[in-house]
Amino acid sequence: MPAAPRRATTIRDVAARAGVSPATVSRVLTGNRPVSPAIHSKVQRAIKELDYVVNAQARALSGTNTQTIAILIPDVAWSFHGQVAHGIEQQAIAEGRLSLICSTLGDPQREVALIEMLRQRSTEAVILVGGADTNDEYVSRIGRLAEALDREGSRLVLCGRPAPKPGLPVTVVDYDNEGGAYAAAGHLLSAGHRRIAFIGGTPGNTTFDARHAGYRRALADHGVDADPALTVHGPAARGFGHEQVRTWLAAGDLPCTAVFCFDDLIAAGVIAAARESGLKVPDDLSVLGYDDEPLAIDVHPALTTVHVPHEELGRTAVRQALHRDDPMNQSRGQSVTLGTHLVLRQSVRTYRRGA
Amino acid sequence: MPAAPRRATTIRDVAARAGVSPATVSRVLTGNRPVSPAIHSKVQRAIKELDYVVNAQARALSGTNTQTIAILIPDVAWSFHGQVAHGIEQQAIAEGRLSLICSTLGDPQREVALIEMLRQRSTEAVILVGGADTNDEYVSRIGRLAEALDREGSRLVLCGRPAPKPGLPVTVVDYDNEGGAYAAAGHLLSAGHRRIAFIGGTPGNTTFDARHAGYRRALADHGVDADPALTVHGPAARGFGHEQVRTWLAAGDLPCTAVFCFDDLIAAGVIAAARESGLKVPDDLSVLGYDDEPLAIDVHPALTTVHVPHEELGRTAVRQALHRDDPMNQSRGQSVTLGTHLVLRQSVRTYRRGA
DNA sequence: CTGAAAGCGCTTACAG
DNA sequence: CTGAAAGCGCTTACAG
Repeated sequence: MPAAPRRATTIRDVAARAGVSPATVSRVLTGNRPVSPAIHSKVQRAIKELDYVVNAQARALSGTNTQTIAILIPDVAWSFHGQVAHGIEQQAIAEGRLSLICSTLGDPQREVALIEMLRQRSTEAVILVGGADTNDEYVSRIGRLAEALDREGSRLVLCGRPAPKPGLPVTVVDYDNEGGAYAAAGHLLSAGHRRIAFIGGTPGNTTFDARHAGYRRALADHGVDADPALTVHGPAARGFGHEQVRTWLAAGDLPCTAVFCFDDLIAAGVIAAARESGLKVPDDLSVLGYDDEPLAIDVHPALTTVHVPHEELGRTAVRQALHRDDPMNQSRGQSVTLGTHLVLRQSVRTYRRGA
Repeated sequence: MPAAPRRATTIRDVAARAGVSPATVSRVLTGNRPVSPAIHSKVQRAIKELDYVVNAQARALSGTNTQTIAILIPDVAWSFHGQVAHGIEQQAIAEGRLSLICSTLGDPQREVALIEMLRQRSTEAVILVGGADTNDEYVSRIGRLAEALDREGSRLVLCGRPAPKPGLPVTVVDYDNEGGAYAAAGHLLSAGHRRIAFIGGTPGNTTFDARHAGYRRALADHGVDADPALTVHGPAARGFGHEQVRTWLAAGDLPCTAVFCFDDLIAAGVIAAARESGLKVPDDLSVLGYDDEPLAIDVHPALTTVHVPHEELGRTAVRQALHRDDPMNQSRGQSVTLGTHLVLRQSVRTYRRGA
């Protein structure tokens, strides 16, 4: 048996079968030019019979928009990004676009390589999800990519981080990280806590910087000095929260009555370690998270945390990317910031006033 | 200000700048033909200076492999699929491929539409992740798509479901759903449980059918009659598990001493509802999950569940898709089934033997 | 090792 | 409304 030809059906095959020219088939396909009903149905039938699909490469090459939006997220297996991606997809469908997700796996090298591959594919917009580093090299690299995409008629969208520097051709859709942290820390302070640790995150990361700034502002507004020893940097991972509690206990006693965790994953680790050590949450230790991931209601006690509008972030990112110049668009040309809010559950203890 | 030209840099621009022919630039780009060192570096410099990236459409059109693997998952925001996708990405990177994820949002219509779009893009392989329906219409549609992709030199890979029917040009990478369920139900039976409910899932879905079959086989092997009233169908959602416990309690008492949940999400709902109702897990009710999602260690008590090798499933899917004909490949041309195993934690109570 | 030319599968002015 | 032709940006035999 000879090897199969491995040749896909082309527009010429369809044209031959329908007895028309390739140009006419193309007109039926795009639907943007009048075709007589009789020929139209003949062509449609030929397409069905041959199970023909247009070659998107060829189509894109001859000048048509690819109608594709790319989403870059650090890790698909991470709920935060998955939810934002979900919002992006919903809106992409509503706008008739195909959306593709790629993981950077947290590697800036890979992120750049992926953006290059997406440039090659003439993607309509590239959406970068999540916080980022603020070091000069990365910022200037992002700047160059933004300009290259702009030059080629595409658009770089930053979703969940501020613009790295002013004047760049980027679309920004962010959420109020600092405000959420301010409200959350304020809640702990109002509940009577004075020794509040902040654990997780890395300075220089936009998300850490904003959340930690909100924490410090709340302390300052309540006249509490921030003890530097109570801020502990670390990865945004469950294991880190777990380990930190063990470290504190191994060193003697807890240095705080409440822990403000950089995110819910860390908070889950803190709660698990507390239970294993015989500490009661919130009686012996109050725990606060950030992100309001699905997990927050399944840990015990349920986690008080800051809600981030994940899906709305994604939907807005697509809308802004596609309609940034629409006269109808309220927030035309501006960067958009969505609100965050505190969700009260059971992981924070209230001390009596003045106690 | 006139509109920017919006024209991307092409190989001709690079050629002109380097003072060579486009063919030579192409040779530098692909690297598959000798080029003199001097010219090579001149071209490289021109590429850098112009910030040039090849047009993937044009490249694909002239016959080169797209080096792209597409992953179709029901929902990015769902941990199970995210983890499998993660494994796929790892292996895709190792194989030098670009992997793209698309969500079907659980809509078979959309799944087919996406596969069509991927056919258009000459994707090297299309990986379908997760269980599926077994109705005739869907099966024959998948069959047609498999054949179309095969004809075009691509490959359909089913990851986490069996082949819908024999003789199809598909690559199958599945996990032992039935065996895992058999072991899990056997564990409950050995622990002394006799009234074991099975909740969640839908008949006709490959995943449900396999898990429920394992459950029934274990009951039969232990000489326990399966009470049909103890099997309750429903969505694979946390809310369903929660609701089912409330329904049982509202109707009087629990009809069982243990609940085998179709997946961990349902189990999380059952545990939450039990706690709200003042029932102790596992003393008053034993709960068993399936999938071993990250969540399983954060619910309280930690969930006894069946581990699914999510990432390994993904890695294997890519390996099989790309090397299915390699003489070196051990499982060449065969469908692969990965093992599952029970993970014992704290949500199952052991009754005294004979009690 | 290098260049001129053909061709990949489409779309879209350009004629009719 | 329809067809013949040019062109999109590459790659790769084909000559040299």
